[in-house]
Amino acid sequence: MATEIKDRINLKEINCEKELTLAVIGGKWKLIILWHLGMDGTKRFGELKKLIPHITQKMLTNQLRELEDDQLISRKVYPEVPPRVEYTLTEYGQSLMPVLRMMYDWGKNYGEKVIWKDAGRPSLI
Amino acid sequence: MATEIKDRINLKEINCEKELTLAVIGGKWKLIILWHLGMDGTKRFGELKKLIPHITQKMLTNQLRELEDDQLISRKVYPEVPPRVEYTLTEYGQSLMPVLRMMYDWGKNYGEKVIWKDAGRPSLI
DNA sequence: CGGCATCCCCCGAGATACTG
DNA sequence: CAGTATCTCGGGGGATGCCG
Repeated sequence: MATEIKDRINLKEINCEKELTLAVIGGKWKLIILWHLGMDGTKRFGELKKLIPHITQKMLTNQLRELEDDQLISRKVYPEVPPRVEYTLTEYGQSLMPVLRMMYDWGKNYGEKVIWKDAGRPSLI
Repeated sequence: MATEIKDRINLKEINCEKELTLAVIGGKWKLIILWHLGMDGTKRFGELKKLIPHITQKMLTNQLRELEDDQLISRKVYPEVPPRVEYTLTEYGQSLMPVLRMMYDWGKNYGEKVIWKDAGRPSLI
């Protein structure tokens, strides 16, 4: 493994177990990445880029690396030209899906009732 | 309400409903604050400060204000000398508890199996 | 195609001091 | 007791350009 998880997460600053979860999904783009991989299965780098239009290449790479270091996704490189790289949820990643689904449900209800009560805000994943 | 939620959360940067949830619990100290209020009920400012030793007064105030703006907790001021202020979960805050519990369970298992496999890391909430 | 290397900016968050 | 008011700094994250 390239990076030890402990290098990224300062364990002394973790107060409770929930914060571990937060540390692991808390990146700016990690939720959508995990979601796409969880709902649609394996994806190539470029496919993810198309699915998440606003992300930059650097950040996509960055977030994928961290998720890989945290053992939530696995990275498979095919030695071809041009190169092909595929990302898939690991078992740990899959075990996160129920948590994400709860966050989805809560956020959806909260959004409708608190944030965009009248105005409406369509087309979220 | 002092601050509109929309002022804090840039809605254009929200890609999916889950990120709303993340935006609302993502502060550095919000999980523990919510957890204490959820498990133990109403708490005074000073009580929370004692329960969370490493937090600074400024950050405790800050995080409590944001949680209040997001309607997850309510703030009750008693006009006495010296002043007394109590914080309690709102219904929205309570509805978050199952989500936190899932995060707790996932983080606990993940920590044991991935992070501190052998070394051991006791005494988390 | 799928990256990595730089430069740069903003703001989350700590430290410290003061107040009704 | 329960806060405000400043100052400061590190790093998350954007933009851009080069590479195998």
